[in-house]
Amino acid sequence: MKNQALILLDTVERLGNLLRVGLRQAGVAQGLQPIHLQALLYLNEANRYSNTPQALAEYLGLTKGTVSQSLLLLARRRLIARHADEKDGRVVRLTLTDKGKETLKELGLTNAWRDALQAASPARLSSAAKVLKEALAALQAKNGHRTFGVCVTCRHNLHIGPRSYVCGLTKEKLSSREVSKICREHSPVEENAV
Amino acid sequence: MKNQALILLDTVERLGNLLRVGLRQAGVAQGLQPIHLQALLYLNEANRYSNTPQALAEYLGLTKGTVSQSLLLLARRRLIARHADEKDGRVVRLTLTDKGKETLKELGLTNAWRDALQAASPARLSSAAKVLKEALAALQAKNGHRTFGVCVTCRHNLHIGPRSYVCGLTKEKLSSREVSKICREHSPVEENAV
DNA sequence: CCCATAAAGTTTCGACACGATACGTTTCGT
DNA sequence: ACGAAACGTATCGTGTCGAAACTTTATGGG
Repeated sequence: MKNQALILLDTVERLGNLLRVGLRQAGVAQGLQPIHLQALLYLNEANRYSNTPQALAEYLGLTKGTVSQSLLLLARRRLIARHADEKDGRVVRLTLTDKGKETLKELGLTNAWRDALQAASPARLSSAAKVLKEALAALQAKNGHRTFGVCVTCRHNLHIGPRSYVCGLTKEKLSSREVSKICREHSPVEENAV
Repeated sequence: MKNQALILLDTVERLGNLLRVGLRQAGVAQGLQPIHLQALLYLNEANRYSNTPQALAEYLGLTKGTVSQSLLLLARRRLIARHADEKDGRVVRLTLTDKGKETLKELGLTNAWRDALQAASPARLSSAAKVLKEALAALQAKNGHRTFGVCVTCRHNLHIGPRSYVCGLTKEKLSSREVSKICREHSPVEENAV
């Protein structure tokens, strides 16, 4: 009997491949590579601390030079906009243009997946997601990668009142919309129970 | 509250990315790209109906021309061997050389994953794998992709005696070792229960 | 204040993936 | 025997990717 962990690994790898192929096919109409779509998806979810080339490079696991090239292409196509940061002249802020947001919406990347899991109960999905999140966190910790979670699950996030949040790291107020976005400085809260 | 299916999708995508980055880092020492390692892994598990460039292309979701280039590189490095098929002069049979098998073994690609899931119970792993397999099958069916399963789970496989198998498609006998390998012609048995 | 150091981004280079297309060979159906 | 189909290869253009050199801006001592 084969190890259960290896069976799961195999399935995740094949799903990852299939999703990647799906991204490729989805992007071919616009002349976009999988990495371009992943960048757009990230920037669509990144909060104001995390919308920089460097953060994107860390998220994707690529070097900053490589990412710089892809961003060049996206800017040429007017899918993203680059602005210099006001406080720090070294950093560049990346935002999706309206065209970029529209492109993402048109692609409808999640439809196939939603259909594929239509039959499964929420409880089973939630259970599966939990197992995979553990694996993800363990792999990220082992490789020294950032976790890139949302503020809601971050130990820096302080809930100081009804719909009022403050990031303990930057001491800045966060809107209730912003705390559900992805942050580069995310550090998961400790889980005591297993 | 966000849809459970979308949370799972996000986790699978990020895991897929991480595994891909891991493949890249593992292969950099030998000057191999992720796709090369995936090809080696596939050929290591493919049965005698499925060790061809065309089957590999379908498995990876790439065109045959692209795969042909990667195989050229692998053959140059003496990691695979190519033989003309005896019966059909059009097809090329691909096998791992000893050097190819050794390379795979040295990389130890599954160790990190095994460690990451060390804490999870087999029952939870099995449950998660089941959900993902359903998603995989649904996506493959929708896109007209082959399933590339092992003969044991194939409706063509006939168990005609103790450790004695026959493939109903080719009418050939299969060894008990062979029925646990990946086949291009795999077609899953019908599941009545949902 | 000055200078070393670090950090964020860009640029350039070489190797290679990838799709599209054209092409050659072999097999199969009629 | 002949055309269609299948398998594989070769070529071309675009773009990814890491490595390394470089620019600009910030930071931290003396």
